[in-house]
Amino acid sequence: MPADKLTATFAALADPTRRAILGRLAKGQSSVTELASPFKMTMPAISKHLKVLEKAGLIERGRDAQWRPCRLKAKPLEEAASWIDQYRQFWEESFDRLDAYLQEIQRKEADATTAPAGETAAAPPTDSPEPTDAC
Amino acid sequence: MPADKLTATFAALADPTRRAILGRLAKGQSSVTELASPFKMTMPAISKHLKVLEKAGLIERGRDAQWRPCRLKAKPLEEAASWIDQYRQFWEESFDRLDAYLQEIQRKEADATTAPAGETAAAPPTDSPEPTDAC
DNA sequence: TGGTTAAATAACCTTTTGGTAAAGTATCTG
DNA sequence: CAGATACTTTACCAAAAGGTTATTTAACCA
Repeated sequence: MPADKLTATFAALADPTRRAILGRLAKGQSSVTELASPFKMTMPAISKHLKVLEKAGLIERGRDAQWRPCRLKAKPLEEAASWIDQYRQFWEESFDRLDAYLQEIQRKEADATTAPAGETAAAPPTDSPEPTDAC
Repeated sequence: MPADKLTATFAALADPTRRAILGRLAKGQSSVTELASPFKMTMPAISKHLKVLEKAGLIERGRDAQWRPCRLKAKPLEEAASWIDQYRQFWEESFDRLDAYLQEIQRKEADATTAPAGETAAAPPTDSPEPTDAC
């Protein structure tokens, strides 16, 4: 039971069975038995997966006689998507080269300010020393 | 050690410490000691987190004397982002209402074909009965 | 050489996770 | 009412995750 939503969302997605269940629910709501049918695991196992998805807010369960129809609730995926999107620049083409270039520049400037030329001494290979608390 | 990349990526992201480490690395490469400094946990714990990130392909570790500078490798996030993006339509505004409308239509049509009026009998509340193997 | 720093590894512990089988709970059906 | 159907809940288990302390490895420094 992870405290923050982002952790719960990513944890829920970190299982192929649960991702497949979401994939199925994207085509429309479904009963638990039907959700379980593609897998070679028992109903209680599926029930647990559904509970994980429900706690993460990724599905909602209704009641219809003996059935508990599940519906997709994709809202938490929005937050996950925007978290990941922070890093888009880092995977988009040419960035690796640009990054390498910028870091090379930065290293040279650091060398120039701490010592006019050559290696100075033992120092950790760091570009920005301030610690972060952001996630 | 999850088999598929997507599972490894989401599992790696399902921890606030690891997400914070990635956040730090987005500002530039860093030594392990420095990465550990914002947290109240021991170095071996950080070492383990870094191993998880490395196995997921989210960081790369170099060598510089005693230091093992870590660099961000965001490529796996691309795959994660596009997986999530499949569901964008489900969280974007108005979709819930549109979905509700479409499913209402569908329900009425089903009722119309199986029985001219009223509830027919016990039948699972399903919109599309074919099981899926997609993730 | 010996000491210090950076980091990984080993051994260990506790909690969580993912699965099972078996029993319990509703709800429909005959 | 007595089944049957659709789940859920309750133990229970093995393995993985997340943390610790203590030890080891490697490189620098005096």
